Amino acid sequence: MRRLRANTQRVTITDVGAAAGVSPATVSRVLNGTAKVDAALADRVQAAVRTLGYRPNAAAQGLAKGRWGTIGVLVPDLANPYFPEILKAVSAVARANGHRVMIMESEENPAVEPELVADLLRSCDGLLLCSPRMPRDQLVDLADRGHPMVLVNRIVPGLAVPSISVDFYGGTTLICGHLAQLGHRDVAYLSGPESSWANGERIRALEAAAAFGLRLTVIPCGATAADGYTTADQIRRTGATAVVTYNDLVAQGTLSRLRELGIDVPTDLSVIGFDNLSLDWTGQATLTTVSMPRDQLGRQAATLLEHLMTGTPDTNPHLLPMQLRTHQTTAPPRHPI
Amino acid sequence: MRRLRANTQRVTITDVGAAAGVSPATVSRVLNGTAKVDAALADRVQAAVRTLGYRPNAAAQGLAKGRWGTIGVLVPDLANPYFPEILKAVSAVARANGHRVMIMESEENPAVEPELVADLLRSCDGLLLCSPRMPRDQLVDLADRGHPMVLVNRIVPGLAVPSISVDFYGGTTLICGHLAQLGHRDVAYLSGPESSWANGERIRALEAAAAFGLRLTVIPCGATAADGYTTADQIRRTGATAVVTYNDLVAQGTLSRLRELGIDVPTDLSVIGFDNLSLDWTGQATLTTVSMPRDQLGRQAATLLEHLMTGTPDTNPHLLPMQLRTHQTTAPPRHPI
DNA sequence: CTGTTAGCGCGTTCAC
DNA sequence: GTGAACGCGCTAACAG
Repeated sequence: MRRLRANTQRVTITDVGAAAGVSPATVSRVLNGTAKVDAALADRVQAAVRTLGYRPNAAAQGLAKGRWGTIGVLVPDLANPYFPEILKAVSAVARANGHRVMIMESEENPAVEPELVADLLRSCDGLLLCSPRMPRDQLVDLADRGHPMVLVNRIVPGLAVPSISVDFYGGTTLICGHLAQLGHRDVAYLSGPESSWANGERIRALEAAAAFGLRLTVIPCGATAADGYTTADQIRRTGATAVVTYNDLVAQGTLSRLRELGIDVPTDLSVIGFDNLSLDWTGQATLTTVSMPRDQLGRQAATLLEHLMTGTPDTNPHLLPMQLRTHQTTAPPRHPI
Repeated sequence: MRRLRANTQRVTITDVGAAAGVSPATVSRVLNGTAKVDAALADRVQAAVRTLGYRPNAAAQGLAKGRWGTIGVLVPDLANPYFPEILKAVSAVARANGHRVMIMESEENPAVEPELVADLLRSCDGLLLCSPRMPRDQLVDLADRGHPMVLVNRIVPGLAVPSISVDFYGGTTLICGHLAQLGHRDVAYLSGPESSWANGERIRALEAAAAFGLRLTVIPCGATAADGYTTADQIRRTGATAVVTYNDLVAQGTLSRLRELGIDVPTDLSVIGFDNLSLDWTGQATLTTVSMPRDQLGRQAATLLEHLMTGTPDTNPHLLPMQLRTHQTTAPPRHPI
């Protein structure tokens, strides 16, 4: 046999077979429990595996089995404190099921999502799409091609793909109720990414709250603390007595700028966040917000994917409830009506 | 040809070749730019690729080339706010070099690290080991087997492996200088994981500060806010007027408990963190700490690995400087000597 | 410049 | 129960 190129693999299944005095096929059988093997042989194989430090080559295995043993995860922003906990849960579930995890981030740029997804599909058995902003058509297209995938924090009506999300609508309704009961009538919403489904849900709920007498002004903003900081200046002229932000990061930025502007929270203005990102350990969890069960979200999402990949799809959309966390940034308006 | 099992791959290089009326080899050549190909043929290939939506199978490519196009990253805890930013930077660099990123976490359990590393090596071209607590021997062993890897936040003397770390020693010295100048003489250190090299560096520097008259008490603690919370009770009886924590998370937990105990910071006790995890956007970045350039750390680490994999190793240990961030948790001791 | 051929390491069918 | 042979999809050497 010619040795054309540098052999990247240190020890192969053939080496193990040779060392144990059996054929490669038998080694494979022992390692995968595919068929009954004589106990004595099996022992010799195990010994050889240990001695040589043999590890099956994942690429070769993948090629032969048509499976990679890997799941892919796409997130918009790794640095968003929103995701690490989710990834942690996903990682744990995946590992428990014998899967490795490949992670990519779109850097909040929806345009690159298709490319990243395609790239993930080249080496993954299934996909976890977190908050994808991809147009509905493309998602449908992906699903049609039969790629196992689970949608996280996006529900696409009429698409038979397992989906799980936090109940943003319900969470926003909790916020509205809280504000209404405090006596607020005019609220501003610092809106997140336009194309985000989760942002749309928040807005839907805020608009529905008109029934309770809440007047709404939507201010395009963004998803980061910096966005919240720069947009804060526009709040005052809306006449709002309370401001709801896309998430807690935006709220933090807003609070920071409000302080600079000399606007007191909550006396002059109530501020309410979204996601419960604030550290409870600061001993000063000041921001009123709604909490999101991130750990659960990650765990259940990964579980849905594992089920899907073993042929037990569950395409019912799952909705995780949020909870109101009342703290020091909300109070009755200065001049309640 | 027999079709033994379900064909997982929708469209192969052979399909593309057939559609374009060329051999698979030519398709490969066009896609990889391996050799000159007639322009007309190349166009037909490109067209076929687009039409069929062809994507090379990563496993097959990896097997044939002996490369996976993937780098592996091992971190102790994904949920630690310390890592997301690092991962983000790593991910960006890797992608820019045409590599995918596989991430595993040891859940702060050093015992599983070898297993995880072995698992990563089955499908990665190179490894980024973040804060590995692995015994020196095992690291040496890994290195000896010729696996490309870079050590992040751990320097192993005498090991010719590219390494990059924050200058914990220098950062701690900054802290000591700050405390000494404020007039502190007795400091307690809430220690991180025993086996952590970074923790050892902090202690080394704290001990060296004895030369400036600082008396040190080391209290075993941990790396989380919860650890800081439970350990805070032990500070008082050391007689320390200032406490240095393993990181900002621990500091937050400590602050929270101190407040409950009625110990005022910084009047009764100065508290100083490590890592600059506090969000600057809270508008109340109260914790005095030293900052760590996480983005730079991730970027340079990934770059070192890319260089290593292309055969340009740089085994000089790199040390990134920290900077003192003075805020509201440090002040002169109540009874300066 | 292009098609044919072999082999990457493994799982698996088929004979023994 | 076990080994030999083949193919997964792709790239690299070879021949034309």
